Amino acid sequence: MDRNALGILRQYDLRHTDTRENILNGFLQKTTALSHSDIEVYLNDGFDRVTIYRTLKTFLDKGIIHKILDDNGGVKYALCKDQCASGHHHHDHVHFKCSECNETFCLEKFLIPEIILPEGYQRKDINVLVQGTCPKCN
Amino acid sequence: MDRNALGILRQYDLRHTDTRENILNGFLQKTTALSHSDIEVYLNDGFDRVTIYRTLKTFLDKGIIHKILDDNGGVKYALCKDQCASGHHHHDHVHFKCSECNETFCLEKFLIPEIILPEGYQRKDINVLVQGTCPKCN
DNA sequence: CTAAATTTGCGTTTTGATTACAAAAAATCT
DNA sequence: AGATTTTTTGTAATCAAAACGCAAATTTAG
Repeated sequence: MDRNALGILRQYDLRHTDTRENILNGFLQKTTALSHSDIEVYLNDGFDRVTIYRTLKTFLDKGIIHKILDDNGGVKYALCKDQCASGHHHHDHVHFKCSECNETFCLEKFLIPEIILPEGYQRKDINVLVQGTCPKCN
Repeated sequence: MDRNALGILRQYDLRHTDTRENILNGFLQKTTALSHSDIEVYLNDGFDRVTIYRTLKTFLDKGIIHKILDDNGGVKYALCKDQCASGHHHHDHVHFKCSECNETFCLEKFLIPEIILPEGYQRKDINVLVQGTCPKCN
């Protein structure tokens, strides 16, 4: 399975551009979720702010990355690990944000248990954010 | 149990002001979670934007309301139902956002099941947002 | 290499949030 | 009630985040 920027772009039928390659490399290198501004920093102001917005939106639409909620009312992003066949995502895993180092982790192996909803509520998507301290900060 | 604005203010040792009373009444009337701008609309521009920020922060600090994450990177607020002793909250219930009407509901009765974390991760707080369609929009 | 389609950068605008400070309102105390 | 103290509010200014339109640049296909 392709785990390099070019491969991913090809896989999802996206044109190969500098911005996209660089941003993808960012995601591939970091083990944590990235915010818009994390990416800006990572790219070292090499690309326009607006372009980053658009690139993230494109990746999101294609299902290359997924959104992770942040407690302060923000969003971070992380790669969808490749077991989601395209169009059929199941990132029903737990997200963990460390309140010491402020990093957010995708706990890919730790799935969200079944959540019971009242009669009439149709579940489509789900997002779990656990906050606490990560192994490094304990 | 006090379920009126004045009672709540008294209970939490807060001065009785127009803004606070009105905002509390908003929360008491609506069954859904409110964003800052929902409140602005509800108050019909009767109070300053900044005052609303401050009021929400005050309520948050006192434990009168709690934060609910929004999928688009925003925050909504809702009353803490059972008296979480101040400083000792237990709103470990599920939040549901309907993607049709965009309303967010506190499913107070539906608690978050135990979530297993990898070795070394210390859980402190948790936030669950389920998205889908609510009974009215089905 | 050329043409068509997509992507990018920039300027502008809108919106959201925070701060400082003076005015206003609430509670307290004769 | 009236005066004093403390808290709260409104205004203006500041700052950051996000969205939009358009022209220039880049990618892909022929």
